[in-house]
Amino acid sequence: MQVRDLIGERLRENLKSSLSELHELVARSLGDYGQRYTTNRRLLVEILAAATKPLGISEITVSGLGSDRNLPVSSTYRNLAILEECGVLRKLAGPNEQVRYELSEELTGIHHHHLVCYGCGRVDDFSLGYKLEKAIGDAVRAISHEYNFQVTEHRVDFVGRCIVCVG
Amino acid sequence: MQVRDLIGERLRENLKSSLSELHELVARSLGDYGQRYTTNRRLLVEILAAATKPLGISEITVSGLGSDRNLPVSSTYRNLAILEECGVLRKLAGPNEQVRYELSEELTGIHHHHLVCYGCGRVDDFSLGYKLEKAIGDAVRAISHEYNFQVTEHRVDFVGRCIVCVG
DNA sequence: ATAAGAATGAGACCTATTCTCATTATATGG
DNA sequence: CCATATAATGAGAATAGGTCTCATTCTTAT
Repeated sequence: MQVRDLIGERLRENLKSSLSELHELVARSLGDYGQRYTTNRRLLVEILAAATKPLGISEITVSGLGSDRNLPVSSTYRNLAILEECGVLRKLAGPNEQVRYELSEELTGIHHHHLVCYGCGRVDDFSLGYKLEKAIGDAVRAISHEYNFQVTEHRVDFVGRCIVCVG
Repeated sequence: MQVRDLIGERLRENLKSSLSELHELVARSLGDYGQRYTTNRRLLVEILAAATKPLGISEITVSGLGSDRNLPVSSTYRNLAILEECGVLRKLAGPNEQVRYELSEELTGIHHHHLVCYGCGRVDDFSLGYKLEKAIGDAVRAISHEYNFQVTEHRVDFVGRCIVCVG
């Protein structure tokens, strides 16, 4: 695969040395909302932490348990929603209306954006340079003021076709 | 409503004086794909041209015909998809996974971005300054090259809460 | 006008997500 | 530790947004 995911790899390495730290952060986030950090939820967090890109529901449930059993659908939906509410995960919509989840930036500390392929629906991470991020931050403040809108997050997605789909 | 939509208004005024021009452009786009520009499709285009923001399916079908009758669901979906394929419309996903459509920028000539409210799901248009757009354009080119990805479109959405939902 | 092909729209169908509820796990106080 | 209360689980039913089918209607070209 030519489209590499450097950020994802960095994150993965980071996490390898600090999975327990991640779990601790998540546990605290959940605790703030009176939620428990159960086996299932830990599993979801680990799956998403190991991924180098936002994952769709089916990718999550299938990869979840051993080779035969899948994660139960209803619990997965429920837990993903709860984890999102507690600020642990972020939900995003790819093309094809496929819903995807990733660890929140608040948790990973790695601000990034998405490359969305309209051909295959693949979504990858990338990051912008410091200057551009700063300029966007300024714009956020201006717009926030001008439109009387409290901006909590900005999304910059580049949409197009990955090298596989371009042919 | 405090959150005004200046772009939408500008567009609307523009269109008032040139609806026929718009229809001509759409007809040509459809023609290129061997599609007809039927009454139904004209209606969809006019609904979206009159809107000051991307519309969800239900908003489209309900506003479509007289006070009693709604636009038929199946035809609406089909036609929206066709209009999108022909480059007349752009489909985007708000929060709540609600799908929304707007006239393509290629058609309106007005490049803009979106303010997405997580409270009520409302989506409004806004535009960035020239300098920032240029910087983003540069980034697109760099990323395109670095990731071997053909970027055809960039999306900059600011997500948060509108003044109504902030309370 | 007529024939050929598109578009239409009602409703069946499909599928992703949510809901329900009986069961199981977890935490806490005695 | 046990008992109890409460939360989480997961199988399957229910729902809803979206797609498909097909008989009918509209277009377009001859």
